Amino acid sequence: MVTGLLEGTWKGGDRLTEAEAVERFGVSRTPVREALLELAGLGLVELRRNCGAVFAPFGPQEVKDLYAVRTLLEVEAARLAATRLDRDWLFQSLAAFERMREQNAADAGWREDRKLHAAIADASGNRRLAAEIGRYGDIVQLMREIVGARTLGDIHSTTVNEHLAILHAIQRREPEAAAAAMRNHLEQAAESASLAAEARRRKISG
Amino acid sequence: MVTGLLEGTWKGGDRLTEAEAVERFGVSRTPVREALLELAGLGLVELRRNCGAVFAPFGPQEVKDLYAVRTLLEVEAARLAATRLDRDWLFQSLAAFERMREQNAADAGWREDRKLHAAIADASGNRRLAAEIGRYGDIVQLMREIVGARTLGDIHSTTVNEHLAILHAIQRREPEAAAAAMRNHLEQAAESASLAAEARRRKISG
DNA sequence: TCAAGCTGGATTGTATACAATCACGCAAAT
DNA sequence: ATTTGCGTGATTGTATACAATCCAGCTTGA
Repeated sequence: MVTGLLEGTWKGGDRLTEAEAVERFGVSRTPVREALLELAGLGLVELRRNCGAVFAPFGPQEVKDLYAVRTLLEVEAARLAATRLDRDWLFQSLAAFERMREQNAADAGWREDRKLHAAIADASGNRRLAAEIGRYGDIVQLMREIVGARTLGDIHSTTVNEHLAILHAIQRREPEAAAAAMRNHLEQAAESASLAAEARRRKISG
Repeated sequence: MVTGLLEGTWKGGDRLTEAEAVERFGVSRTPVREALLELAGLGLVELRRNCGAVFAPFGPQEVKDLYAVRTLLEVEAARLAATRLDRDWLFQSLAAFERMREQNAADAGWREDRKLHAAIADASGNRRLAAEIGRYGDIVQLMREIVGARTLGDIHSTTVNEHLAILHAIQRREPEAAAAAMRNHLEQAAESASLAAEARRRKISG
C-alpha cells in the first residue's frame, strides 16, 4: 500500500486526493489515509487539508540531502560502536557479514546489508539513534522503489569491502577510523543513488 | 489528542488499547488510531497488533539519547549555516532574537526559541535536515508535556546568551565555532531536561 | 469594473458497523 | 509435567455513511 502509492512517475508537487487513491487501489479511504500519514511521517508527502496530498520532490538534490542526514546518524553510530566494543556482538556481526558475502542475489544482499547497518546501530548503545537509523533504512528502501530498484539492484564487491573496513575498524577499537569508513561507505551509496535519481529525472521530464 | 494521550504518569511498557483511549477521551477509534500512528512515528509508543500500544520508556537515559540525536542534527545545521552565510537571513534572525530577549513570558519565549532553531535549520540549505530538526522540535515539545512543563518553563538568561553566541559565530562565518556554540547550548538543555526526567521518575516510582 | 457575499461541489475529519486476526486459557495426550 | 491443539474473547484492520470544512465560481450591489 505504502509502496504502491509511490509507484509511477509523479513529479514533485503532484497532487493525489484520497478519493483518487481509493479508485486506483480498490481499497477504502481508511487504509489510504493511514498510508498517507505514514508517508508524511517519513517526509515523502505533504498533507494539505482539502487540497490532496502533494508528493515531495525527489530528484538528485533531495537524494543528496537525504544521504547527508543518514550519514550524520550512521557515522555517529559507527563511532559509538567502536568506542563500546562488544566482542560477542562483533563475532556475530562478522558471521552475518560472511553470509552476506556469499549471497550475491540482490534482494538477499540488501537484506543482509540492512541487518549489518542495524547491528551497528544497536551497538551504539543509543536506542533512539538506532530507531532513527532504522527509519532512514525504510526511507532509503522506499527511495529505491521510487527511483527504480533495478538501477541499484546489485551489491558490488566494493560495497562488501567497505563493510569489511567498517567492521575491522570497530574490531580495532578505532572510533575515528570506523566513522571514516562508514562515511566513505555512505558517500559511495549516495553517489550511486544520486545518479539513479538523475536518470529518473531525465526519463520523467523527457 | 496526541498530547492528551501522553498525559498522566504512565511508566515505560504500560499498555493502552484503542478501546481504553476511546473511553477516556470520548472520541471514536479513528482519531485515536491516527494519534497513535503519529506518536509511533515520533518513536514515543510502539504499536503491537492485538496487544495495544505500549508506551516507550521516558526516563533520564531516554532523554539523553534523544538529545544526543537532536544535537547531531542541529550542530550540523549550525555548521552549514555558518558556511553558507546569508546576510539577509542573519539580519532577520538577529531581529527575531531581540524580540525573544524582550519576551520573558515562558510560552512566548519557547515559541521564539523554536523559531530561532528553525531559522538556523533552514539556513543550512538542507531541507530534509531542517525537516528532521522540526520533527525533533515536536518530540521535545511533547517531552515537555510528559515530564511536566513547569519544570522547564523558563527561558533563562544563560539560554539567551547561548543563542547569541550561536548567531555571532554564524555572523563571523566560523562554522566550527557555530557548531561548538550549538553543542554547548543543547548540552545545557539536555542537562536540564534530564534532571526533570529524573524528578519525574522518582515521583512515579514513589 | 470591482469587491463582497453566497452557494455548490469537492475534500477531509469523524463515527460506527463489520471482518479478520491474534492472544490467552483450558483441556487432553504423550 | 510438558506440550499441543482448540475455542473464545479481545483487539486490531477495513469499509462505509455522515458531518464539517474549505475552495471556486458566480451573482449582486455599488
